[in-house]
Amino acid sequence: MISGKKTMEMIDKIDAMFPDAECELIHENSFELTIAVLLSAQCTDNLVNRVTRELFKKYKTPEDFLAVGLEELENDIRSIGLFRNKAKNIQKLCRDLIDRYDGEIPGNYDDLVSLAGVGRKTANVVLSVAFDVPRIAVDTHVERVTKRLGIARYKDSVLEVERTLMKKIPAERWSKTHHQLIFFGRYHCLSRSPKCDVCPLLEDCREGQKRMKVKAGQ
DNA sequence: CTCCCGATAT
DNA sequence: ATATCAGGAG
Repeated sequence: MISGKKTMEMIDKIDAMFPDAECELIHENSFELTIAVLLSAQCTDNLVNRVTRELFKKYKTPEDFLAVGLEELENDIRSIGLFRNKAKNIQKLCRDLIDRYDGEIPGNYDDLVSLAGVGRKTANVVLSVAFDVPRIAVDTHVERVTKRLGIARYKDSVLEVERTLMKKIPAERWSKTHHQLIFFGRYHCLSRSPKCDVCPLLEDCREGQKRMKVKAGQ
């Protein structure tokens, strides 16, 4: 695994590539953000935004989501995939918000993960984006790029990846870096076909070096 | 660990 | 055709 200094050199290059990286899930408040992140599991941000644009016109409060039948909500989010679990979780979550949290999204980790459909990654995104609490949410992109770059080990769990990143990156940069790693993974270090040939980090990247050798030897 | 799942890119 | 997409619950 790579040193903290080397890690920050790579982080700085990614910072230069995506200086304006930010949350791309369209939302107007912490409630909409939480619903959007819940919906984003195994689905692209683009598709989530396409659905929530209509969804948030129809459903503005937890009460609105509980005012319709489960089947109607399922149909309203069907195109996102995993729609049965997500619809069920949204209604449970809204019920809990009303019963236990006065209808408001709580701003601390333990309360967030107690909500249906909200796990560690979703809670970290909500804390970071909606409440300005320093967190690093490790999603599929963050996990992939940090492992490729050698910042984390391939055998590491997402929790271990998160701890490693928090250890190597100063807390005041967690939020920004988190989004920059996602942009890097989403637009440059793609899962199927990473753009190693035009990557500013190629010389630093273990996976990139490996891939270039394979490419040269065929 | 498995299951949930439609849309999209390759 | 199939891998992948801002994961979480059982």
